[in-house]
Amino acid sequence: MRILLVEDEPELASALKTALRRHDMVVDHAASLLEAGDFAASESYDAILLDRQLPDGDGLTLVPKIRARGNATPVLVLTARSDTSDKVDGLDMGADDYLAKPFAFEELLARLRALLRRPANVQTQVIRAGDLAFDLGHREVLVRGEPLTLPRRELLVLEALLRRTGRMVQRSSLMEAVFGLDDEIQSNALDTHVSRLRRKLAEADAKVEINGVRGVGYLLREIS
Amino acid sequence: MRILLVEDEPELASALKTALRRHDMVVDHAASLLEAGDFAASESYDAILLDRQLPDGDGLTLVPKIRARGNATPVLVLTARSDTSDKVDGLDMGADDYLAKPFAFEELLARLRALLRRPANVQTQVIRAGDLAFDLGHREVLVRGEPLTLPRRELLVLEALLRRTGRMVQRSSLMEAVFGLDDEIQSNALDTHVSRLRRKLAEADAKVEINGVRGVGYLLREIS
DNA sequence: TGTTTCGCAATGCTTCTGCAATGTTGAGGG
DNA sequence: CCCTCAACATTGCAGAAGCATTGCGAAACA
Repeated sequence: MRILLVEDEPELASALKTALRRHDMVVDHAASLLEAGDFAASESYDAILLDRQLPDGDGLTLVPKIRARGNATPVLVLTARSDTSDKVDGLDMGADDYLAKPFAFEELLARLRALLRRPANVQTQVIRAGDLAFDLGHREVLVRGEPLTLPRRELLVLEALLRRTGRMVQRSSLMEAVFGLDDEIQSNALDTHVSRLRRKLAEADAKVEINGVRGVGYLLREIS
Repeated sequence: MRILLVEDEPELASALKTALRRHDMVVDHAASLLEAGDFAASESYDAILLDRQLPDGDGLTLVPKIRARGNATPVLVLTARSDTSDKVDGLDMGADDYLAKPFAFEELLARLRALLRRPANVQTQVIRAGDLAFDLGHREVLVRGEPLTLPRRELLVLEALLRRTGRMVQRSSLMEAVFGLDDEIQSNALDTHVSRLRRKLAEADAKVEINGVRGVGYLLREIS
């Protein structure tokens, strides 16, 4: 397991490095944002341990940078600040976990193990098709940059279809995505939502089309 | 996004459910370990929110159970206990994240989003022959990657033949695959479907051919 | 409490599908 | 070698099944 440790405080860095090594991890150490960027770009790590307070800026800014390069390495952020809004920001910027200082080393280790066990996160935050972009994080649909507001159910239909653009989505699987279990829907409610969604997509000229396939389900296609 | 919420305290459960729904998630609720096990087994979720203190035991024991069934759904554990050793146990039993009560709902959401940031594409079995690929799970036929939409009966014929590519399929066995038991078909309906299917496969240049064998049945062959 | 959204049912439309009529093929017998 | 007949192939058609669309009342939402 190769870990990139980004931490400017020499004492803590050294202690962590030693402790991680003791658990059979190979640790590279970066003391600044700049250095960390270089390391992350040139080497491939199984996880990145990232301090926020670095001499040349907020460590968190590193995350979108490496994500933009298509790098999905799990990032665990270490920080002195521990209020909720900070955590939320961190996670939403693409970090995978967040640990407030001071922390128990055992917990760091356990969280690290949980991250390493997770399958590689290659999923992009935004799904695109035709002229539309679906921002999964902010649950927002944009058509050529203009927001398109959709009701909840239609949004769910669209999301399920977009996750398999150009491929079949079974009716049953759509039903499951849109209505849970407890809803006992026995009408053509799904068809209704598809229909309304179709109209809105056409009106917004989103350059996508929803095709129904009899007896099977639906699929969303890009159109020229 | 489908979430399984396992929480016995009705008030919190209801509040969470509402809040999650407001963020476009489809939530199923289980109030006990037993119920949760059933839900997790029969349905597929994108994430599980799991309380530890349940009337019939420690929620955490659910995690190894579902993992043993090959289910890799991300699990976020909620708990009142917040000491390090508990967290370590939780994460090491296969949970993906751990959040101590009381928590800010925003943090829960952010952590959930981090967990969900992964591909939802379930792999299903695909049979190939010639230039065709039949995705059994999604009931979809692709010819060189392009979807070929077929009516239900023709799809059934194709599936039955593909399952025995290059080998004879008895007429009677095809009848059963296509019409099942209940239908009382006494015409040449099967021949009709085979014929129509042949035409479509030829039009799509699928590099497969259906040969009829007098008195026996049909077989599907790859052609150069 | 006004507004949006949702599920439902009624309606019209498209596609499917079993059937039958007609054409074609091939094996066996004369 | 050709004839015969049954089995298979193909195609048009009408009934049926499935889907699309819309308006409406009720529920959820802000």
